[in-house]
Amino acid sequence: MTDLVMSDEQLEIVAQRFRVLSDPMRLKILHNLRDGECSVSGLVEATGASQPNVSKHLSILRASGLVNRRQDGNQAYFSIGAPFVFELCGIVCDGIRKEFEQKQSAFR
Amino acid sequence: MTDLVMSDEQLEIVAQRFRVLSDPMRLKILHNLRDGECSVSGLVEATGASQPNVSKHLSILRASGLVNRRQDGNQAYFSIGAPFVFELCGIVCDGIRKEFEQKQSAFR
DNA sequence: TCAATATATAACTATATAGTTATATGGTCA
DNA sequence: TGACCATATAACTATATAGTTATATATTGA
Repeated sequence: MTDLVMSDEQLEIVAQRFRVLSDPMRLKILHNLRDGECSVSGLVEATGASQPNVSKHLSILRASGLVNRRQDGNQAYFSIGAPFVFELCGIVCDGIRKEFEQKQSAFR
Repeated sequence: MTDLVMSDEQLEIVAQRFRVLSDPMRLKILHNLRDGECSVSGLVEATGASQPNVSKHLSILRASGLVNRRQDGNQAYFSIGAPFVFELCGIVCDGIRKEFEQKQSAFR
């Protein structure tokens, strides 16, 4: 998007990245990893989702480099792989807040 | 995501915003609006998509405040409503580039 | 080696949604 | 008003994907 023109292939890749972030459970997992790495079972408990569901989301997050995996004995520990996700979320949240404020001020 | 804790409802809203950006045709439309406002028919020509398809994407973009609509006579002109989308795309593109570089350097 | 635990994967179902075709709406100009 | 244009919407189809259940893989410790 910094470029003057983007190919369909580039657009597809960027859209794909946004798609990874377009699921509330994946955002929840990322949010939980904010404090530091966490095991799969830890994330299962923190999110309330099923273990296979968490594992699936983690593999999707990992495939796009958003989380890293570290194995220690029996357990797999995941951590944030691309801190810019929080920057993205922050920008989106600001946008949402501004929008709400605008709609709110329409009633004043 | 700036907050310490996010409710499921907040996560849902943020995910929804990312979802709007997770389609290549919508990104293409936004990219085309970067130079300034454009009519629906102009976007149809620029993107190569069908008119109903473009209209549908525009209504989705508009519903989340990413584009504005202005009617002039027969035509509807759309423009960027939230410039931060380009910031988002820039961050994502940077992330993609870095990832490619890392993978590339693994072969050196 | 065997049982127990943690994680990953496969197969399936249900739902969301992108794109199509057909049609409706609304503005312009004769 | 009526023909014409631009845009929006409805109904439908095809595909992608989130979540489930069942099972496989892999590591630990007896």
